[in-house]
Amino acid sequence: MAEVSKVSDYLAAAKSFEKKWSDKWAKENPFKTLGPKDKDFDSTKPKKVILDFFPYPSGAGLHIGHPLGYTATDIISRAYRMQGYNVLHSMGFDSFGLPAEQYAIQTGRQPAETTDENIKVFTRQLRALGYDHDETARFESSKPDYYRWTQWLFLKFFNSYYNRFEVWQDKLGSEVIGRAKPIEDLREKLQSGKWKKDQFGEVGPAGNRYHIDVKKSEIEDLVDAARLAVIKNVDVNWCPMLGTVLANEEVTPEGKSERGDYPVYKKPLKQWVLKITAYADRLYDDLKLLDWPKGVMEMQKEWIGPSEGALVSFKTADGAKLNVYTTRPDTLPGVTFVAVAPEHPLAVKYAGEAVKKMVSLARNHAYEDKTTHQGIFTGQYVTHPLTGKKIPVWVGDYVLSGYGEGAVMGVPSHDTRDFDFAKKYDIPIIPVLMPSDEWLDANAPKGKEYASGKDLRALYIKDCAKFGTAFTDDGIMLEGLEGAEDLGGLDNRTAIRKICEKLEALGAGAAKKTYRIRDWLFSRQRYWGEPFPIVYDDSGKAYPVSEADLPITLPEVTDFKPVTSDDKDADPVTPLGRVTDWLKVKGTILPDGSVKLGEGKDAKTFSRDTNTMPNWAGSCWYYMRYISPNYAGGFVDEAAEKYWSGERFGAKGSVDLYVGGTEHAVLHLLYARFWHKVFYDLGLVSTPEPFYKLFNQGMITADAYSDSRGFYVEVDKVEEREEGGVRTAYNKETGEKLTINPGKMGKRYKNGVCPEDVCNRHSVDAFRCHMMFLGPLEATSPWRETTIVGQERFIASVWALAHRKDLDTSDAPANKDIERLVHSTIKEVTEDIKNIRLNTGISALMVLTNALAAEAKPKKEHVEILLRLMQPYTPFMVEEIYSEGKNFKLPAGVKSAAFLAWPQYDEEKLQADEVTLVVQINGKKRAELIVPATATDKEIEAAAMDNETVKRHLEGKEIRRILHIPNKTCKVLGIVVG
RNA sequence: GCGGAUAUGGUGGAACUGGUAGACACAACAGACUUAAAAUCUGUUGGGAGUAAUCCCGUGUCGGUUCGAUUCCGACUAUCCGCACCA
Repeated sequence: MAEVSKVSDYLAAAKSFEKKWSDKWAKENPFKTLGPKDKDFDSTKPKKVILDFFPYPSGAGLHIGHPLGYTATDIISRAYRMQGYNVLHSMGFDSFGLPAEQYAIQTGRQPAETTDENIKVFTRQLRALGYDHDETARFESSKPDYYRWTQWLFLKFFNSYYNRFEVWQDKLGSEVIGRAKPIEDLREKLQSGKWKKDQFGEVGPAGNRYHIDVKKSEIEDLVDAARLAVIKNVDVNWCPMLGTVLANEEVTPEGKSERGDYPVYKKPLKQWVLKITAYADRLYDDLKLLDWPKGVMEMQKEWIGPSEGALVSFKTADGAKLNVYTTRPDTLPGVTFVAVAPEHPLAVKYAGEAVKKMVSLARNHAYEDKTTHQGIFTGQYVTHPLTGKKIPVWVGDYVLSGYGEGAVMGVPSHDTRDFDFAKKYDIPIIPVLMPSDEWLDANAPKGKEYASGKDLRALYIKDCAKFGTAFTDDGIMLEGLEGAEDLGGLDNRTAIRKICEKLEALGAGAAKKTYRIRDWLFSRQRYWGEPFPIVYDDSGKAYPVSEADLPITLPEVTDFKPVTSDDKDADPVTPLGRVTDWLKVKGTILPDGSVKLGEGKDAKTFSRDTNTMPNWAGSCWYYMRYISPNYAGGFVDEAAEKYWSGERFGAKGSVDLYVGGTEHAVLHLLYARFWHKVFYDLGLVSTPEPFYKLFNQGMITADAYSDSRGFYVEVDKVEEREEGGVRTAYNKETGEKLTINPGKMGKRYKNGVCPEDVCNRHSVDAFRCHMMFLGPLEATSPWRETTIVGQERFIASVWALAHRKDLDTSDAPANKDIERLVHSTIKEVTEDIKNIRLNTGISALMVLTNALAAEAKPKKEHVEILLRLMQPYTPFMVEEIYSEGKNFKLPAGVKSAAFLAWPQYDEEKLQADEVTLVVQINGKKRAELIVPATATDKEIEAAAMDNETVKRHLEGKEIRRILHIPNKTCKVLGIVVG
């Protein structure tokens, strides 16, 4: 054997050429994304936009989860490029936000400084892994060149409102109800009287419901309130330990901050809010346009949480209205109390002190036991809209203030919570619906009276409380219900409709759709974020800064720390509020209502907004910036956006493939969809959705090792051995036997894996293949470095194969079996790229490699096909082989192996002369023989019947049926006997 | 409680629309080369019976549909993830 060790030869070579190529690629940027304005751009080619989640550059550098997804997208984009697509695959950095700021605080340095440093490390690591990113698109969301456009886009929200009455045709030809429009459009509608108010103060097209004239003096207030970005007094999630408020999405179910796990308190504050609720229906419905994992779709649907129901008004003693929201208006005749949330004005007014403790409990998510409800009677009564009866008003801690109207109608007979509450406080229980017989049987109390054969229905009507719980399913309306005498015998779904009609006629309610999603709290009291492009005059009125003044740069300060405390009653203080020389600014109001900053003859003094935007802001539109990363004329170059969004193909989403973990299922993915839809409505982007296909990569788990005291031991201090077939771990230093704990990777488990180190030990190409070979990309797979030797051997075999001096370059016809394998491999690898099954793609390449290596004289053209198929997986090795110019050379005009043409397979060559025939008798495989591929059904049957084993199994049996079963790889004959 | 996902050899995993279960790889074992080891190459490797041909069992559990089920249906178990008083 000429080579002493294929693997060590290859590794020695890889060490130098991998560095050489990554340096060269970084310098020459061969993967620059071009657009319609560039002269070398071929806009007739189809496009693929492949996107990775926007990484936050942490101080720890890349962790193992990053290269899992990034390598997959890199392989896919390299393959599509070879297949003749224009490919956009870039990576910038999400560098603003809480984590970056926390890191700076912990290291006692400036966030701008630490962020720069971290990005240098990330960039180095990304380059080392050979990714085909555009070097000019490594923008950072914390740089003014970028956030200038984040601020510009924010102003679009500020200068728009949602016209929920507009019906329009979108680019897909679908009818859409509701659209964001310039705020000027609303002002005009109100000034001209085309829009009026309704009794609730809501505005809409003049007609029956909207008939109240809008006074001139009201117009500006209505306009301001209608903006998609608005300053509102809202109940916020205040986290004093972080010194900031948080979005609902950033608070865990336990009432802690997602980041840091600090307590979060409810507090009313004036804050920026983006009206995501206006888009609730479209965000929900348009999920059906997308190719997303089912789980993420379900999570978004649950988060949006639409529910169909009705608003019902009860009259209070002083003639005011107490509104409740219900999904079951059919049960209205069974209302025996009304419960309001502890924060409800009525509760505060009539239950005073007693309610305070309850309020603080409710606000702070501090229920110990969710099953025992506390209630306080307010002493007040309201009038039932159907029966006119007096209904007591209670304060109930189980009523949520933020949902619906913060008040519910109590129907103990048909709601379990109301039932428990009524039992506890001795409130009457009136049945409305007749349950099914099964339910009655199952829930009937024990005792003679309720024995089988008794009339349970009559007993239920007599005293439904005896049945121990509420009947919450659909049922039939009882006869003779007070206020609903005409509905007896109807199914309750019909009754819902009739009752809604009745309520509307009485002016005591109407059908209404409610959502669980709340408006998006958009300000943070932190330093490291985008400043708002907003200034205030002396009266506190907000003005947008003129576009020419953007960006509003974040002032450089020495003391950027938030004011944190463990006092939940502390008020938020913004770090920017301390920057006294920045706070006040001169400016002039322009005709369009914006403020041009700077001295001038009519200049007045304004004060700046001292909040910053949340870290989600930058990631809401970064995928657009990749299209034209350095474009100064707008957030995206319009012509380039049209091409890359796939508008001409009727694309539903701009990004063709988006790969990342599930951690952003509702946060980023919902926010970005919302922004995109607003921009779509305003004509700024060409597709209704940002991300057409979403793919969730799995998690990589790892074993952690703990000693007898329960302390974790660093992985590199551990040695694993095989003892009697059992994996056993020892501490290399002390020799102590350790416990193996499978689970998540993390600092605290001391089992993190640094991708860079693995690459240094095994080569980047082997690391890339190893990541992909762990299992299907979507699955959770355990990390094990030892098995990477399989990839090293595989790549080294290809390397050796490509360097053989005896490759067959003649025109002699190839061995048919090898030729067939070559073509089936092309097919398999191509399909695996399309279906994101990169693990089986590697298997196929291994099979071909093994077969070629076993040939006495492999054909050069076959090795070349193998190399081209491997380029996406092992770009370094393939680039090196082609650049050596020995066996393989790049064609003229092709600068890199990444731009070689993808091999095509020939359907004819996939056919074999002889195929396996599998004979099944009653579905069981009984024989396997070889028959000519051209054999007719008759010949196949004859061959099968001639087989000894088959004969034996058929002996004395009657053949009932013969089946020729289609199969891709062999022929299957099914014989059914009786 | 509700929703989603997963379950296949010693291990990671293949098997596309119901048709050869275990591709590919790791580990293990045996052999070749070597003074020896490593590396490399060759072979074996789901369990069981049999000299063999061959046969039986086998894809979390129980049942169903079918000539035939890892795949479809029903019930259940375990694990992971998300949501959880939303009226």
